[in-house]
Amino acid sequence: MSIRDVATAAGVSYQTVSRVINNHPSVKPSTRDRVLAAIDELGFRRNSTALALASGRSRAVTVLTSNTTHYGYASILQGIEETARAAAYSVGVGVLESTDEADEAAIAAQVQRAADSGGGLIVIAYDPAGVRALGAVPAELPVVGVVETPASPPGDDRPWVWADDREAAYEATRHLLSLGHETVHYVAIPSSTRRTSARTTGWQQALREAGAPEPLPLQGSWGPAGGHTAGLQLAQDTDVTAILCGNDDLALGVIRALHEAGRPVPGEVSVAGFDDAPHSAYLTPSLTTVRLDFTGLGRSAFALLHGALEESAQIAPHPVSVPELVVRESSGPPPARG
Amino acid sequence: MSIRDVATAAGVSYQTVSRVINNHPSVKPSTRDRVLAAIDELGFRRNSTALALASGRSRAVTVLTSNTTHYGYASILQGIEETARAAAYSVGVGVLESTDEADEAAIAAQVQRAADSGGGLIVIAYDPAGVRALGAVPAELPVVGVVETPASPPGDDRPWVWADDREAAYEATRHLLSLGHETVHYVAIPSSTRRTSARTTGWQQALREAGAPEPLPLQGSWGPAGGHTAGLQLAQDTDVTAILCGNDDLALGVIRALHEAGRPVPGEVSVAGFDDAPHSAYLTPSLTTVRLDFTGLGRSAFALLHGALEESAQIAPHPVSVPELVVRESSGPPPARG
DNA sequence: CTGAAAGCGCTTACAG
DNA sequence: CTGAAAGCGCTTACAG
Repeated sequence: MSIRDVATAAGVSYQTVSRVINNHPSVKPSTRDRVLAAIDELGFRRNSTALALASGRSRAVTVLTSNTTHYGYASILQGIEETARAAAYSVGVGVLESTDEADEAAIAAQVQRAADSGGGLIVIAYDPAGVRALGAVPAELPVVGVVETPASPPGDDRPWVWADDREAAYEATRHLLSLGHETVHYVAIPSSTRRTSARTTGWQQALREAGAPEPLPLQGSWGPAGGHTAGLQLAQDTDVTAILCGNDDLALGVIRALHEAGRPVPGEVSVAGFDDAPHSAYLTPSLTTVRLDFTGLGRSAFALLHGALEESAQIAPHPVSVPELVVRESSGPPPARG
Repeated sequence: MSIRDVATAAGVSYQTVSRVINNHPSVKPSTRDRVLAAIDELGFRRNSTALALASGRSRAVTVLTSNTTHYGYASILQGIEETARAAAYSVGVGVLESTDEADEAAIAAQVQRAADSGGGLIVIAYDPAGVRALGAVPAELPVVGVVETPASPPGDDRPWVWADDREAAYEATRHLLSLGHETVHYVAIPSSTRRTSARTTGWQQALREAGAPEPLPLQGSWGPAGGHTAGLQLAQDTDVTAILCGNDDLALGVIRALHEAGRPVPGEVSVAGFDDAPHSAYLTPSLTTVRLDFTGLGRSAFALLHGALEESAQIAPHPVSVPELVVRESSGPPPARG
């Protein structure tokens, strides 16, 4: 079942069939109708592999990401898939195993694989593996990075997309300070341990402006286990009354640790997270957190890539989705001084 | 940069280059070395699109799934990607929007898209949208379904993969009964509302064997919101002392609802979930649940598909991963009778 | 062991 | 408006 079969059935040459399926203007309406009828009758579907080979354009996007079981990552992927589908693009995924020491070779191999499969690339670069992958992309390959707020405004040649998580961390920290806490501690997601990390920067800025003590950030992992470890440590220090966490899972682990240490939330310690995962509103206590529009980020990332890949597609401006602080039960005033 | 450039550089015909990159035996070692050297020097990488078109095999798998932000779905995808990568397959994803009334046309379109992209197909069919997609796959397309435990053992021609969730539901229910509860209520995930649903069946079987009353299952959604609604309803009935939920998110919503209704868990009501999501161990109370090996399921699904796609790959037997009951704080004996 | 031909299903100029 | 040619980068028989 090829273009030639359709041509035979319609009594035209196969080039004419090609014109019809490509909406080429110069085809006599009656001819077009005959061809369309034949396509319909035979159930013809154009072979996308041949299309890609002949045209050099593949209408494909590969998403490179770490562990997709994290809510934010999965939501971004969902947003990309949704927009990509609407644009008739196929979406592939490559997982960057986030081993403790991210394997350079494995990351390079994943980037290569993505390049081989043609089309464009979107890299979710919230973590070290993603950041390295983004750095390993060859110059000629169209790529969009989903990143933390950059330290300095990137040039227009930097196809990046981000939520303003520096501002978000700033707001969340100010919220906790406004409740009367002397300072706010921070349990970081992996990439945030660098001084340039957006969330860390926003948190520090809020502390500095308030003249509050600036404790060192604690290193967390991505999951609740890391939060639990950090939480047990922070629970030892009775001066700690407010903790901001790099994501909701971390916050969950911290709250659990505080519970085990006999320090009630928010009675003795306030905790806030990042992401607003679906379950965060249903925890007890429900979690104060910052809602990030991950799906929107995914959509923006694809739109930007689409613009780079096809002239006809409009090039979106640097899209910045606005995070929103959601105050729930896990944050409150500090305990009365003893 | 093509096979011809390599041929020129190595001083051979391009067919010989083809033989070398395909590990064809009949190539003189010295020739092979020259070709390999040229490949290395030029940084040649074989064009996978041309390979697919010429050979008719695409080394690609498309995963059709509903909302990938759910832990189980994302884990299955992760397992597939891992094994697929090892086999040098690319993995594509298509999301089945799980609107209230799953749109037949949209589902059919996604199946078509997957078919067009060549290679094989894996459908995650835990929910109505997935089940329909699996049913809409044309006979000639190689497909593997990740499904709930089938009602009756399928023939070997049914390329299905599942965890034994009927048995798992049975065990979880028995656990709750063994603690002294008179009966166990069930909050179902969407697909489980059919009489044939594996989890529902396992739950009912345990009740029947124990001679316990068999309440009607409650309809939940996939997320905590559905659990919350169901939980508020169940909280009204003080006879309810044990609730099994179709997944951990549902359980989380139920626990929250019970909390709001002033019915402590596990003091007055015991709750158990399904999945063992990463955060479930860190909830307060930590969640009794059934751990399902989703990643393993994904791996098995790909192995089965790989076997169907390539004769050389070994065909795995029907792989059944064994779920494991994890008892934590959310389940305990019923309150003493008044 | 290696080369020359035909073809996978399309598109892109080139003719008319 | 429509057809005939060449080619995308490979593989698969067919020759020798």
